[in-house]
Amino acid sequence: MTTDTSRELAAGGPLTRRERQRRATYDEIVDVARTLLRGGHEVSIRAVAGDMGLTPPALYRYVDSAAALDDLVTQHIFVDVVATMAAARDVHPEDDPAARIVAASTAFRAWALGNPTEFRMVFASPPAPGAPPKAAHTKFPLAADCPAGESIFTDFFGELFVQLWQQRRFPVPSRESLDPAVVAVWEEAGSARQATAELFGDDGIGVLWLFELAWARLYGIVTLEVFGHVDPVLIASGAMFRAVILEIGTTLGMADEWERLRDIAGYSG
Amino acid sequence: MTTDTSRELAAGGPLTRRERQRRATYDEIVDVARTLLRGGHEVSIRAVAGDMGLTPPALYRYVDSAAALDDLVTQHIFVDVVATMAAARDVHPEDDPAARIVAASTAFRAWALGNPTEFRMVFASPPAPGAPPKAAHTKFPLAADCPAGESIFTDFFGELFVQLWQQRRFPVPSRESLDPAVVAVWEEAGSARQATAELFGDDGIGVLWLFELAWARLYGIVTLEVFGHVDPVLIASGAMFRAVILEIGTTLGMADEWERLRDIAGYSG
DNA sequence: CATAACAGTGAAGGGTGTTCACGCGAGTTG
DNA sequence: CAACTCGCGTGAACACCCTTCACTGTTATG
Repeated sequence: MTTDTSRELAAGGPLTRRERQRRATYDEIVDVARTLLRGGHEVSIRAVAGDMGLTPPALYRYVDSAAALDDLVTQHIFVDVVATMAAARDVHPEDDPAARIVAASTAFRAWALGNPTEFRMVFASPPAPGAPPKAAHTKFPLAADCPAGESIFTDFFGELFVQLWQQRRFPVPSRESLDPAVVAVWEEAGSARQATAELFGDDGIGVLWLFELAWARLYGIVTLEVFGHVDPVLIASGAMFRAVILEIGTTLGMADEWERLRDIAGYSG
Repeated sequence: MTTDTSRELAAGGPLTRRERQRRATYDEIVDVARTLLRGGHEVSIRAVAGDMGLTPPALYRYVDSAAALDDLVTQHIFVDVVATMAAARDVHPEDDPAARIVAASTAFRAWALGNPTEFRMVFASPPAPGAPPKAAHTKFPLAADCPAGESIFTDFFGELFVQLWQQRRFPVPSRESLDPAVVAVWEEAGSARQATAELFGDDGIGVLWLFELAWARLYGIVTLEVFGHVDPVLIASGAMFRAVILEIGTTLGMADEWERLRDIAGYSG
């Protein structure tokens, strides 16, 4: 159907000439936008269009609105930071999840400190009242459906966390010792509950809970440092970050290896 | 000098008529701006001027720029949130610093969740490259000079923290057990070091360090919740916040009183 | 080849920050 | 009291922003 002449290079993929062009334009949009962002400028339709040699209305062929532009950039930032973390993770062997998770966390912090504006845009964006909740934490290990947005980030850490637990079986709080409200959350979570239960048995809730706590600590220290609410020297030295990583690691049964892990977390003394 | 007629009401203060008028206008500016903010609108020079029945250029008699307007509002937000926390603190007697600090922390969280836009503006603002560092944590207990900006916030918690320690003398890490980089930070801090040493003796550094860690945890969980990077139900139930408060409290020697403090932290089960 | 889809333009309407020249009037001064 | 300064406010204007619309040229398709 609709096949005639210019379909030669369809061997590689179902990409018509126009589609390739369009995709390239999208890439350039994101590229220009992130360059602006890193340069401290605002990401505006006009600025991006201008840097591309286009008039502003032209961008509306690719993007519905300025907010959609932000979303587009946000998506790419997510995959970018995940890629950065994955690279740091992969310098350590697969049978060493402790090193891998510490390396990834450290890379996350380094990226955040190096790209504060992008970090703020992605991780400290307003609650968007009425919008679908950002957190995809309920579908924990690997999202069944949409791999978009924040979930690719959550999944990254979730996978690492699971591997760590499967190797070390660090103690997790029992269902009874948990705040009843917490238990209720995952009891009612429907599909998520089943997936979790299958993976971790009775410890499921405890594992999920520790994951949330660990994530809270990591997010907290990184946000604190990025926004400069702590002594700059403490940031530069990385002492505070290492201390938090040590806390997390202790909770997750990595305390005995602290000297090794501390080096991975970037000890510079 | 320059004294003649209109100096009658100078008894109450050195406020000339014009000065009072001017001050009232400032108050109205802040008032209108915060009303806009709470209503979900942007704080713009034009909008504020419009709501006051003025033309935009008129506002430049009071404010240097839109950024300065933001700063002005930010200042008032700081004193506002501190006042809110102080009110929560003061329902508990002075000889119960544990209850007071938990109540204040809980009020801080509640305020943040209720005013996310203001929170983002004040506590998750970009690092402002080149600007003076926001954190006044070095001058810990009570700032000697400028009581402006974030320091009034830090001082509030600092004072509470000091009282807690003076009552309980919870164990603090020794100078030797601390990351050398941390020790170096406060060793070189000059004036701050002396003030701290006088107050806490040899434990000074350890106390400061625990304060920073506690602040990091509180800031982290509140930011996490405000920006929705965690399950909404976990936020609504307050379970996560209580868990973090428990962590902090355990570090600060309040674990034995957890049941009492948990209620203060707003248990709703 | 004719036609429909696409990409891009210019104009226009609405929002914002900011500067400038100007005027009005209250406060100050001779 | 007259004159004057100075604070306060206005209107016009420039620059930047988002967005929509009608319109055109190019490109791919049938």
